[in-house]
Amino acid sequence: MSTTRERLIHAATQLVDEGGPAAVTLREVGRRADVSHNAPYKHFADKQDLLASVAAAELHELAAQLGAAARGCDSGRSAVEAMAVAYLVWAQRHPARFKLIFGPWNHPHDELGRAAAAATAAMNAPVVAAHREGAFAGTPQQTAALLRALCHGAVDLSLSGHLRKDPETPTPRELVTLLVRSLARHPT
Amino acid sequence: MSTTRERLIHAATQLVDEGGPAAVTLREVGRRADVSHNAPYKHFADKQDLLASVAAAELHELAAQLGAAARGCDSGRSAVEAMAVAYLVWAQRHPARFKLIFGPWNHPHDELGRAAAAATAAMNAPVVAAHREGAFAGTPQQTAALLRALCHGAVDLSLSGHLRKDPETPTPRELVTLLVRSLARHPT
DNA sequence: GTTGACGGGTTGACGATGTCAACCAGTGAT
DNA sequence: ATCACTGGTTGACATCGTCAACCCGTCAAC
Repeated sequence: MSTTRERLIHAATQLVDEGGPAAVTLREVGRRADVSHNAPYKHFADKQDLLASVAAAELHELAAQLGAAARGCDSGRSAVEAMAVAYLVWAQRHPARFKLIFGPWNHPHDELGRAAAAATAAMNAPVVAAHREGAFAGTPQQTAALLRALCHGAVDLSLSGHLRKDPETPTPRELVTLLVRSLARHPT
Repeated sequence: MSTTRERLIHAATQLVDEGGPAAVTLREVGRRADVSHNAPYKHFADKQDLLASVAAAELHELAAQLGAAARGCDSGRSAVEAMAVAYLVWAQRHPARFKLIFGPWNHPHDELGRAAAAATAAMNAPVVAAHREGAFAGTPQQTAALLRALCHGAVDLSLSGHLRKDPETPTPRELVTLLVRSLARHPT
């Protein structure tokens, strides 16, 4: 058993996967949730609000995945790398959701804001732990921001096709390894 | 004097700036270019095609800016940093165009593809020059990809509001400096 | 010099979409 | 018994992307 609201979000997520945010139509969402074309308005202010809720839910899911990946490792430094790789894997598995989450949000949405903060926190935790072990130089904030920006940029460029495909150009995965190695206090 | 096609692209660019790709309506584009609501179809296959042409034009503009910034410096390493900063400045000045360029392009568009290749080439040139001076370790492709992914990710996260705003978190600008310093063969 | 293809413009129509307004059934508190 | 509220419905409306048909100036071919 599931609430109508959950079914609406699920249907919208499906549609995002099928063709990006533009392919999400409130009427089709209603159809797939077995309600009328106006039922979504009983749960969301408008289409943007529905999409923002989808993005927030996915962001929480992402945060959970990142936490699980980091928990599977012992050493602080390998946990950081595992978490970064989990980010890449998730983004490449759900490209449309990724683009949605980091798409243009003109009006701030506080549910989405909270979810974004949670995801950021999940990404920062292993970095802070690794710093406590003395694995990296500089401040934890610097390492965390560098890693986050690199992961995000690599996968976004890759998804948009702006990363060259010749074998000389590193893959996102390789970029993460290069960065971690370059930031480590004791390079190997 | 300007061709109708140019006026259409200009009007569309304006609309992108005003409210993202979703705010671009073919009818309003026609209105602003003083033509009928169907005139755009004489110059572009459909709305996607028009938006892709806008993105391609902006990508060429970006490439020009990057080239100019790099040419203003003598040392290879400072040229690399100047170019990266020019990327950040441009993206923050035109956030909507930035999001458009790296948005979801479902169907490949060859004019856009060529423009993307040109922009990538413009970003790579100073890096290759700096490597020739021995400024960085590793291969030029690695340095270029790292820098490009970091710049892109930093500014994209910043625009989407996913970069925390407390003073401990580095700005995109600071991230570039950190990365360049970390990759340099002779850290200062 | 007529013809005819063609590039670039127009108007009008069509279906789909986001959103609003009005209405309706059940539920729980007063 | 009444009333407000929640969550659902149907119907309407303006707007959008797109298609089809038409129109006119230009220019090459005959």
